This record gives sequence, C-alpha cells and structure tokens, in this order.
Amino acid sequence: MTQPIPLFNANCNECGLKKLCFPLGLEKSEVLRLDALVKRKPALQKGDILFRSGQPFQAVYAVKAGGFKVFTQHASGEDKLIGFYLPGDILGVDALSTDEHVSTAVAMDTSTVCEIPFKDLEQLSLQLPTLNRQLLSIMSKELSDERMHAEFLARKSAEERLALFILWLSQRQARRGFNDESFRIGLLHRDVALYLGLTPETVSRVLAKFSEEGLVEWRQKHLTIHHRARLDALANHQEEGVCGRIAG
Amino acid sequence: MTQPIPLFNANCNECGLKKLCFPLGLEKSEVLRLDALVKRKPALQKGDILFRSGQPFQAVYAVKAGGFKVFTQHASGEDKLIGFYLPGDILGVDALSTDEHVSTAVAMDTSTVCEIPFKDLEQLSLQLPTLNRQLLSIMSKELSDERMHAEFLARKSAEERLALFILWLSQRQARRGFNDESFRIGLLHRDVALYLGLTPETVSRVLAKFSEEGLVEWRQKHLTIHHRARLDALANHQEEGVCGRIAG
DNA sequence: CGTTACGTTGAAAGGGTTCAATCCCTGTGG
DNA sequence: CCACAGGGATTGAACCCTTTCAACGTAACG
Repeated sequence: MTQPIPLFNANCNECGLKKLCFPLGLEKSEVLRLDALVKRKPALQKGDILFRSGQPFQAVYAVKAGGFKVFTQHASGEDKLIGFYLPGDILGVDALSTDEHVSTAVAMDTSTVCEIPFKDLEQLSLQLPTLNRQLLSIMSKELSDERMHAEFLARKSAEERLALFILWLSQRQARRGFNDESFRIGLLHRDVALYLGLTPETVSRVLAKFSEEGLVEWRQKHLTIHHRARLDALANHQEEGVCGRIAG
Repeated sequence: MTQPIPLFNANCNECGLKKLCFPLGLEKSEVLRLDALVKRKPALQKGDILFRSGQPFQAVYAVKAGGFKVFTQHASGEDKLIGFYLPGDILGVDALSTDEHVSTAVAMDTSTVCEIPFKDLEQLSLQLPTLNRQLLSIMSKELSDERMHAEFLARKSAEERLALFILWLSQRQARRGFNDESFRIGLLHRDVALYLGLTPETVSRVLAKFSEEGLVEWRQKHLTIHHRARLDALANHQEEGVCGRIAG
C-alpha cells in the first residue's frame, strides 16, 4: 500500500468534483492553500479499509473515485450499514467529537481519496470563513443524509423503503451530473437490505415485483428507472397517517 | 408571547448547563463575548412553536429548561418525529446548509431557550478556535444522535427498540447529572411510537410486558428503571446476526 | 470447470399492525 | 365537590407482511 504507485495528481482547482467538495465557494488562491494540505493516496482496491472503528481520528477523506461502504462493528460481530459514500462525498467527520473513528469504511470498488489532516483543515478554516462555512455545511449534509436513513427505516412497508431508496440514489447521481435514470451501483442486495432494515430475500422479492410492473430494473450492479412517476407515488404512498397535532 | 415576562437572566458563566453547551472549554473572558450574543427570550408554553419548517434560518437555540419535540411536516400532513431536545441541547443547526429550517420544534412543557443569532456565532467562532471546535462538536453530536435514531429503527423487534430507547433516555439523564433510574419524561406514548417506528398499541403492550416482568415502570409521565441489567440484555439480545464480512 | 458467494423462489411461522371497544386520567363547568 | 367530556392509553381478535429456513439457480473467480 506504500509502494510508488503513480498517483492521480490533479489539484483541487482542476478537480471535477470541486463544486461538491471543500473548495466550494472558495477563491482560486484560497483553493491553493487548501490544496497544499491534501495528501493524495494510492488507489484502494475493492475491500480495502480506509479507516477502521477505534482508530484515532486524524484526517477526513474526500472520495475522488469509486465508493465506500461505512458500517459499525459491534463487539458481538453484528455489523450495521450506516451509509454509502460516492465521489465528492466527505468521509470521516463523524469522528470529530470523539477523536476516534466510530465506524469502518470499506472500498466498494477500486477507489481513490484525498486525505486532509483535520488539524490543518481546522486551522486553515479559521482563516478562511468560506471554508469554515463549507465544513459546517458538510457536517450538515451528513446530518440530513442520516436523517434520510432514519426516514427509510421508519417507512413501514418494504416497497416504500425501496422505492424511496432508489429515488434517493437517483438524486445523488443527478447531483453529480450523471445519468439519473440508468447507472451503475456497486451495492450487493445484502448491503441494501442491511441499510434498509430488511432481509436480502425481501429486497429480492420487492425488486422482482418492481421489475414485473415495469418500474425499475436492477440487475447485477446496474440500475435503470423506467417509471419515475409511479415510483414516486409508491414512495409517498401512505402519506396521510398521523395528521393530528403532535404538540402537547 | 411578547409581553414583559420576567426573564431568567443568568449569564452563560453562571449557567448550570454551560458544560453541555457552547461555553464548554472556553475561557471566562471568551464566555463573556459569547454571552453578549445571546438573546434570552420569555418562556414558551407547552405546545408553543420555537421555529417552524420553512422559516428562514437565523439563530440556533440552547434549551435552558423544559424540552422540545422536533418533527418534520410533510405536505401530506404526515408528521415524523425526528428527536427530543432537553436542557443543554442545541436546536436548529440542522438548517445550516439550507438557510431554512427543515423541521418544526414544539415545546413539550413550559420551556426557556437562549437564542444565538447564527451570523454572530459564526463570526465569533472564527476568532475563538475553541468555540469553533465546540460548534463542530455539537454538529457531530447531532449526527450521532441521528445515528442512534437509525439504530432504534433498524432493530427488528419492538422490545429491543424500546429497551434501547429507555436506556438511551436514562443515559441522557445521567449526562445531565440527574437521577437516571427514575425520572420524568414528558413524552406521550404516541410520540415514542412515532419516534421508534411503532404504533402506540405496540408500545403499550411492550411496556405492559416490561412492567409485568419488573423491568421498568412507565406510568403517566414518570419512568422508573428497576432492572437495568436485564434491560441491557434485552436491548443487545440479537447481537449475532449477519457477522460475515461486509467488504466486497 | 469447479468452487464460492450471492441471488432467487417457495412455504410456513411469527410479530406488528389494524380496527374497535373500553378504560383511565385530566381538565372543565355546573 | 361531582359530573362530564376529550384525549390518550389499554386490551382483544383478525389480518397481513416480513422473516425465517431451506432448496435451488446463477454469476464471478481461480
């Protein structure tokens, strides 16, 4: 892992993901200062671990290519999928308050990341208000992602969960400027099941049903959305529910 | 709500919650500068709304007394409980990236808050590294709370969810220095059910069972834990599960 | 070409939801 | 002080969906 592999050495100013990442909103000169902090590491192979639960927190990581699965490791051996990180996403901020990583990140494919030592980042962000704001913004995005996750899990029916999940995947693609109707998704059904609080069998069944009805096609690692409107309807189906005032 | 109610005007240095709140780690002189930003508002009555989804984001709030329920309001009328905030907790940071509140906060009891205009806070935190770190830390805590919420929802059985939830409530009490075996909790069963992705009926049944077995007593708005060890065991019962390597 | 892990499909079982009726607590007004 | 409403909590029975367990199919990899 420390052998001299030729690195993909694009700097932040030239990086196609800069609008999704820390440089967002920064002046060119400011980006250069940020760029100076970044350590670009050799590519990780599928299954490689970026950081492991319990390791000291020293840096955050920007995904440049590939993708990562993040999960918790309980002493008992049970794993819980927390999230997926794609190019442009920032990994590792969840360790900020504990000084120790609380989750483990595994490469889903061959992946590259930019490593940014957190101390340096913190110091620089005190000098660059925009960067500081961006750091907060990234934390906030993490928060809303986690809230989305809770939203998936709170849905009662497996169909709703999956419909919502697929639409969310699609949105993420769109936000990155990729095709959001048909794209590659390096997730096992087992991962999806774990993430959505279902079993692989149920995922398989629901997906089969979606396919029958011409909603979506998810074969191997490729996903195609055929009928977004109906998928939307499914995802927001039971939207009457409690209604009453929660106040009290 | 704007009548001249006598305010509880303790400053941050004298506040019993300062170790849970923004002042954590700050010098006395720094706390004074923070204190100058704080607007102390009249108490809110049970059911009053602190902020509403869609309102522009201008300030964060520190809960001083009472408590708040936070939920999303879907257009369809469905409400989803996102979280509970007790004294020492910070409300409103979730709006940071959108400049608009994405949730609604309702007082569970008569409650007081400290309002801190975010612009001022952001500016000051650029000058006080410790404050900036504390702001990030608070965001990080929000994140781990939301992750806890997802953890509740991911548990398969209603018993596990409730056991875990009760233990979590107890931990929060302990962190505040209150009695964590027997305490008041201003939540309706309906709220709990909403939060845990269950129905009030199921909550009622499980609580009845817990009571029968002498685990916990949750009558009206008072909760007593009688047998923490067994509750612990219940919460972590099915801790074998998937096991296999998620990597791949 | 075999092995391994993932995916699918089936039938059975269990747990939570649903719906409805009843109880209980709280606050109100007589 | 008591009666009465109203909302929430409880309890019961039936149903439905997901899980479970098991067997089979299929894709990837050496």
